[in-house]
Amino acid sequence: MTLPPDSDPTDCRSRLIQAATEVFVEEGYRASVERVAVRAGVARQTLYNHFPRKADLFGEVVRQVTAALLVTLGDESQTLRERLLRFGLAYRGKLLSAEGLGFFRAIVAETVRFPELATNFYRTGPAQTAARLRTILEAAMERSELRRADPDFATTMLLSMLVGADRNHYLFSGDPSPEPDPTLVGEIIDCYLRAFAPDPSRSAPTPPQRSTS
Amino acid sequence: MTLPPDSDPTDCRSRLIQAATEVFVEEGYRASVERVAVRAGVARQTLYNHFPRKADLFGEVVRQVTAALLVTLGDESQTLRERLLRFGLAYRGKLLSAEGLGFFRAIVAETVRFPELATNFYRTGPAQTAARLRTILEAAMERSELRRADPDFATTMLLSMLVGADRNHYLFSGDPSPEPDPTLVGEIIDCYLRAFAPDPSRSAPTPPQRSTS
DNA sequence: ACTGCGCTAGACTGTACGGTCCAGTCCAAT
DNA sequence: ATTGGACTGGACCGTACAGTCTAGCGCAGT
Repeated sequence: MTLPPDSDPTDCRSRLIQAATEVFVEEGYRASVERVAVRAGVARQTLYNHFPRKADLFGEVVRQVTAALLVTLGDESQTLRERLLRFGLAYRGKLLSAEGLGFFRAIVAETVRFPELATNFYRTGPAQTAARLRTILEAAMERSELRRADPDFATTMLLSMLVGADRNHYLFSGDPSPEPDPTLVGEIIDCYLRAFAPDPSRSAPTPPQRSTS
Repeated sequence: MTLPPDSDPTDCRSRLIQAATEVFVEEGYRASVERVAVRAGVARQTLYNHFPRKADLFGEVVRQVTAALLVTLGDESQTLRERLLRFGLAYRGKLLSAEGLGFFRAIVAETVRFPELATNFYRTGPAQTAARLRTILEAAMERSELRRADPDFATTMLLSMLVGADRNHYLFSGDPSPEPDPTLVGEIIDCYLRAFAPDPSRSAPTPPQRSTS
């Protein structure tokens, strides 16, 4: 995850957050406060000095990791395909990493107990990423590089294609996190670009071919 | 969820499984044994008569719900599009239902504690659904109704497009489960069919355009 | 009527853990 | 040297919960 260097890691508080991140990612929120303190090399009381409640610590971890998981979109001076490719690679890299998956598990598990934390995570995390991607796709539609379509739909499709079922796989199968695979991402992006290629005939898109034809 | 009617619901064991399903879906595995027993209208000891360990009960619930979540593919006498449409509707319906989401949360949360349960779930659940879908897509490729492509890739893409990012949304946002939306599923399927439309030029499929070539 | 089995109700044990308290140490600033 | 704030280490409390035990009840089948 490599938290942003808020300050030197000898700082007690950041050591705690770092340790908590690791522990929560590995074991989820069920991990005991004790383990976090030990991992941080700090007395339990010290932890409580900084975070009165365990939930506060978790909240801070979620805040920071969410920020760290945000994917930046490259600069304008690139092909659409190039931009999407870089984006897709970073996106998959973060979400399918061991840390990304562990964090996902942790926060999914606590959706029931901390509903507002979950919605807040969603707003500042996935929704944020989606919004950024959306503007790119909208612009591309404007330039007729993509077919005109509901931008939200177009965004959802791309994000889904990038991690959807694969996340499931790595979440459950026990297989280790995949190495970044530019070829695969390239195929996904090409697939997406075919689906959203500008409509040549500007008429009904691919009339549903009756099987008996 | 509506478990398969193994026997009359007055049967103690099935009442327990039913109750456990509801409780685990709502609160996850953290829900106390006590709550399950109460919900089933049964003494706690009775529960332990049937399931020596809490984990056994959970395992049985996972087994049954996994089976209930499997999506059947319609008969052969349909257009590819029709089959995919029906499939997609059922698939989304099950996975995005309140029960589907709750179950997903519960099992994701326990991936760390019960790794072999998770892999087993994956094998008999999602992987199974994927395998079924795959045969359909392969056949369609054979008939040149779909472009030739790696069948696993083609399967992953469709499954991803059907629930990928939406699951995320409903998992975290707190919005209630969506009503089945045939229009949306239709759009997804059309999108997919465009992406995998048979290659008209029948040459190298979208040669990976080297920028400087 | 008797026996056995499954269910009940509730007491009980052991453990894990969140959170508190406190006495003492270390260190930096004055 | 003193003082104050942060950290330590460990005792301590309350609670929640899995799992056990037991005494008793109700209802089959004989």
